[in-house]
Amino acid sequence: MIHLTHTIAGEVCDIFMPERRSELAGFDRFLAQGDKVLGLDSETSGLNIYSPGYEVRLVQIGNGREAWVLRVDLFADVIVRALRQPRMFVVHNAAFDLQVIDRHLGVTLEELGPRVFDTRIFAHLIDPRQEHEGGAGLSLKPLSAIHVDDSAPDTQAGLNAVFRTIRNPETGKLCTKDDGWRHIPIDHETYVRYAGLDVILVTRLFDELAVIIRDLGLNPLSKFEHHLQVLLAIMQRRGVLLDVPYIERLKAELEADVETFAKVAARYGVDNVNSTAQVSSALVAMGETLTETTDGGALKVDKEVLMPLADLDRDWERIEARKANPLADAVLRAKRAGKWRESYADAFLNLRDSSDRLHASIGGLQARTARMSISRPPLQQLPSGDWRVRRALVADPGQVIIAADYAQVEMRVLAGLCQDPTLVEAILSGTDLHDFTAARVFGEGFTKQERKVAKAIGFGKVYGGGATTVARQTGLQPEDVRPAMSAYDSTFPGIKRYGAKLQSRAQYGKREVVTLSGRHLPLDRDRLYAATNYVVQSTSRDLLAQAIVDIFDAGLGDHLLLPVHDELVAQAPAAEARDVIDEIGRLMASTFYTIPIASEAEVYGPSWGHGYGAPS
DNA sequence: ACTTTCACG
DNA sequence: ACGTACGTGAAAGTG
Repeated sequence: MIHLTHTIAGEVCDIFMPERRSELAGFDRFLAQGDKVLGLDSETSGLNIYSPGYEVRLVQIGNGREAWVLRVDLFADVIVRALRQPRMFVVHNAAFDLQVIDRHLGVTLEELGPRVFDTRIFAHLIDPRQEHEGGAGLSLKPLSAIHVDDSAPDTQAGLNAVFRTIRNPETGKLCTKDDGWRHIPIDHETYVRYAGLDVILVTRLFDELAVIIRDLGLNPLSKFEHHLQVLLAIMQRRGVLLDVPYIERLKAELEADVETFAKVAARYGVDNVNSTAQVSSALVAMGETLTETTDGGALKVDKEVLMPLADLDRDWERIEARKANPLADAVLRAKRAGKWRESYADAFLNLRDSSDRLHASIGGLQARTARMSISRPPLQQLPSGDWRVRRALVADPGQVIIAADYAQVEMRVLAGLCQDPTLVEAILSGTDLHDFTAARVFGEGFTKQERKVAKAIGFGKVYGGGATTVARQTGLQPEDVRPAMSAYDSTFPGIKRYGAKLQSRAQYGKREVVTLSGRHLPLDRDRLYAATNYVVQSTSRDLLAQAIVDIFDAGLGDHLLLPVHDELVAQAPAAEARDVIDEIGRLMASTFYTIPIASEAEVYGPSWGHGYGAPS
């Protein structure tokens, strides 16, 4: 038995790590003492739960002053028995550990998920901001420092330091935060100590945060978010099937593109297209004038700058406005192909499981506005103007990809919230909103270009933008956009008034806005104008979240694959695909303060790319 | 570690 | 008084 002690908030805590069965009596006594909620954590070989060779090494169970660090290689049965006891557990970022335990110990999400409190959810509901945004942060260390003991060690950072002293037997090199988890000796004192501390800290954090949540009246929202996390974890566990032979071909195609265009760039003295310094100086040497600068003061050579130099519009079509700069063109094409290969094709292949499924991590309660995000790989950010990357994700055999997305959900949510009579009437009348706006702003005989401006202003208003950004979006001058923006304000005065109301409340009360769901959204002192956007974005997210819960309640959860902000991607057997997606679309639809929130349902075909023009 | 860029809604 | 585009994840270069 390894026995360590550590003082947390002035109390001496015990960390026990049994090494043989005869040493488990103390653990049995610990379980029998009747704590209502126990801390739970696991230590694994890495982040990619579903990759081949992945293992869970330790499971820790404890309370506020005692931790039991259990080796999975010796005591898996004991751990499973403890987890199956009818009691609650508290985990920090439970979606991760629950999937580890489901996949590698066989205690399912369905069994354990409903019995878990997640301190990360509590923390997000209290203050969703990361540390660098001026918030409390969402990881265990900063939260424990605030609520439990500011001298408690940063167990993640502390272990990273230890990893750098340990040699990876496969490569012979010193470990990093990526491979240290796999190679650190399982009885290394720091590893055992920090493993134990994490459950002690999470239990104490729970005691503190649960009271705050209750006092803020957030118990119902917390319950909803906990339920949602389990459903999203079920989606992640299912994953999405990959078409591996297709990805290999795509990868080769993209590599060939990179090579071709890198060669062209090299002719102009740029031997690395990703070096902004090389690109900008070569362009200047060719006689181009670069005016925009980055925050760091360097000459800007991003897509927005390079496209006009290459005489290309946003759809990569020739504008015929000037002689295309061949270097700008080559850099754009080489970088795009390189990004698609690295971030998508390679990522798909590297992150898949042994059955060629991709289990991207779904963060259910992520952004400041609670928006969801998907990482490893970022499936919410695949190119949408070209089908080739999305074509890599396919439905299971015999099934097809289906999807339903909300139509103009943010404008509709804004209309419901601000109740501007003209905006409400426009939406209820069923005419195209941007047509309606263009007619009001420019007159009935508006042009196509004017409709585009009207649309850009609508977006600009939701985001809190001004004439400069709308001008940049539309390619017009700010002075040409300004009159249209005033006309927009006179047409929909309620939008501006609603924003002003939110801002003045935030200015004279607590610097935050509170949504209908009770979510507290803190505002930055010098960006109060973001209030409208936060409420709109957050409320739209809550609508999608509710839809996911409703779809599971209706028994259709097994079809869902991914949430994409205003859209749900799913799959169903070909014969019933139409019915399934229509029903999902109906479950997504709702009425929000008299405003219909409708969705459009579509059957894509064998791959996700088939919704974006992939040939059958 | 920070900056720059680029992919999405 | 005025105006401010919102929210993400990830790779590569740079120092």
